[in-house]
Amino acid sequence: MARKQRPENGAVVDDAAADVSIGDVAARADVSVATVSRVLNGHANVRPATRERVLAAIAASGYRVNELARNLRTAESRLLLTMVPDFGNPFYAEIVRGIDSVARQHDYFTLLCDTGADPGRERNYFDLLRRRRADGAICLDPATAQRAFAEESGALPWISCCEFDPEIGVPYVGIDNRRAAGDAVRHLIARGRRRVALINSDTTYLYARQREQGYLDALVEAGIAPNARLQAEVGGLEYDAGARAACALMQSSEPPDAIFAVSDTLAIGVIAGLRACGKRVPDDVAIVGFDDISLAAQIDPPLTTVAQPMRELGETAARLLLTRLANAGKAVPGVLLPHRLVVRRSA
Amino acid sequence: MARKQRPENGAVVDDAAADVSIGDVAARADVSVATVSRVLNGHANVRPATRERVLAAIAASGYRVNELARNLRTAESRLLLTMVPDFGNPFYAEIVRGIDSVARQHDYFTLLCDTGADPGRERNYFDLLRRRRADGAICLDPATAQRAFAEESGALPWISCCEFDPEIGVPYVGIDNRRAAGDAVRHLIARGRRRVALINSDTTYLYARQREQGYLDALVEAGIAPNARLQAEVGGLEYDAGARAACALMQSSEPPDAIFAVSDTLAIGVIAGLRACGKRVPDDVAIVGFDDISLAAQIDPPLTTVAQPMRELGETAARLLLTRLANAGKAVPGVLLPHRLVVRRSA
DNA sequence: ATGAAAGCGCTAACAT
DNA sequence: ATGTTAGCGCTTTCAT
Repeated sequence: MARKQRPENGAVVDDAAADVSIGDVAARADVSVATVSRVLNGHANVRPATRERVLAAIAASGYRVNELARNLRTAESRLLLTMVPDFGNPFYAEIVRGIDSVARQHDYFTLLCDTGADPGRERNYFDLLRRRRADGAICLDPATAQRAFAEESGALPWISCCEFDPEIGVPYVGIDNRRAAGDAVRHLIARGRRRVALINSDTTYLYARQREQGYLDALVEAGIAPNARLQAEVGGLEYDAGARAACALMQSSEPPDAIFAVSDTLAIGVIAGLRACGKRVPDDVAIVGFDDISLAAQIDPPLTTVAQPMRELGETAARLLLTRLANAGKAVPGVLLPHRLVVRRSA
Repeated sequence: MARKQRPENGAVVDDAAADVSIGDVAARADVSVATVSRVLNGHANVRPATRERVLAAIAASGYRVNELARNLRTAESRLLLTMVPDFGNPFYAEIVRGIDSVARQHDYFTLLCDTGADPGRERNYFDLLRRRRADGAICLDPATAQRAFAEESGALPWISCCEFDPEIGVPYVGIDNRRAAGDAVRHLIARGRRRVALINSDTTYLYARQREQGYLDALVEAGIAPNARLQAEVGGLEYDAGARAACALMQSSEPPDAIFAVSDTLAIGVIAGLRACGKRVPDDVAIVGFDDISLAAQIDPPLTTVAQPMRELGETAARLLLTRLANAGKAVPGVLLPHRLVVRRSA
């Protein structure tokens, strides 16, 4: 049923847009639906006068294309699925921004799914591709989970971002985690620290294992024997996980004089935890984080950290996916982006 | 063209799901498409034996429903649009989580749009409803922008969340900002502070003006004359906006002995800025923030702040929208949720 | 309990 | 340059 929009107002549109279809516009402009479709989609073969007539009819009727119908007809949803383990984490937030910005430039929207790194939920989300709810996906979940998908969903159009295993044969974008972690720890050692601890996150993430390798590399390079009691693994990336781990580390008989945390959120928690046990940063313990989220520069002391190009990571992932979508057959390369050590006051 | 899934593997599905339609399943089960549709949608009138046959055909063919087609037919996208000014802000992130969790419970997905509080982009997003891309919307944008929409989109199904103007006649959920800000400032005054500064954000937000009112209320109640030089307005909510504003405030001839910042992100920046100019918190300047994001407890000193029930705010908004969608005609109430002052060490 | 058939609103192939 | 028409894959009357 038609209804007036703002009936008390002069600038009224005479039909409710809700009920106007392309056929109504065609009738009003006295052309066929095909012609209306042509002007809608900017095709060339329409006489200017006709185009004007159609445009006028669209404006007068308040017509809006029904994308539900268009999507069925063109067999695409124009939605990109983005699976993140925790989008409240500022690191992921910035990546998602990058993804979203290029998606939008190409008239796609982003379906953001917080999987909580739970393989069960991840699997359901992947099914969105098969049900045509999304055209492609970008996955930031643990490599272990990705490997499982790759086996059952290898043919589906998706991309790994940040967390990736080149072996599984899915296009990816990320950084060289091992080398980056090595850089962080080398910096600590160069500052004279010898008892360098590692606070790692969940090692179902490949990046966690790679950063551990980098940590070990730097130690060995410097002739320092790795000490298992200086390595902590915490479940997640929450601030207080870092705080607790730091406190625990300081209880030991030979506490560290430096800590490398595999994420800034963890490192920020570490600093809070250290303060709680009365330790000074960097005097007693030097800290290096990872990611360079915007908060890193604001805390006390400002955090030394490995900067990841988060925005570009997201943008690249989206571009990779879009090219994969455009040329279904063609192989898409894996790409590695550069990192950078940002030295502030915590180390 | 059909292709095999994991052709080297035993657990092969014989057709590529991509190409199987409901008709194929019907043929395979030797029933009509109507019957397949019935079992797909859990309708009652199907004989158990028939249902089994259909289920088997679905499993054998790897069929997945094409939601593009279903959506056109049922005339719904099952997508909820969520417009936030900045989803990287942890405050919004938690609200979005709340929205998403109830949306999902009701088989909706969330289309998250970062408007950057830009009215132009907001307007475009609203058009997604008219183009049937989304079934309803939740808007966290400035009240000024919302007022504009209300005029041209009053009939569309949408809800205000956090930021709302009861006058515009759109269902809303939020807190009593004026009273909450008053509580914050009263706390500062009770602690003996007299020169209380306000660091406010963009006053195109109604919440900003309401919190300013609450600030003024508390001052007047205590017999303190408001001082314009103690009130700063910054553009956004970024950490460093707070830092800059705090430094500026301290330059004045009569600097404040307390600062109320209208958001935690601002307050965290304020603390960083104060540290940069050599001021101690809370000794020289006491600080109260607003929101109680998870970071508030981690910084040094831990932040005293007004807690908003972010998760519930989001959940309620989604529920409101869903009921509005379910009963198109019926009016949906506005709801106010309780806030709480969380006293930590910064004030 | 099941099937036949009519569309949902659009795009695009095929006329003209 | 424009029109006619056949679907896209599904849900849902309406028959039986």
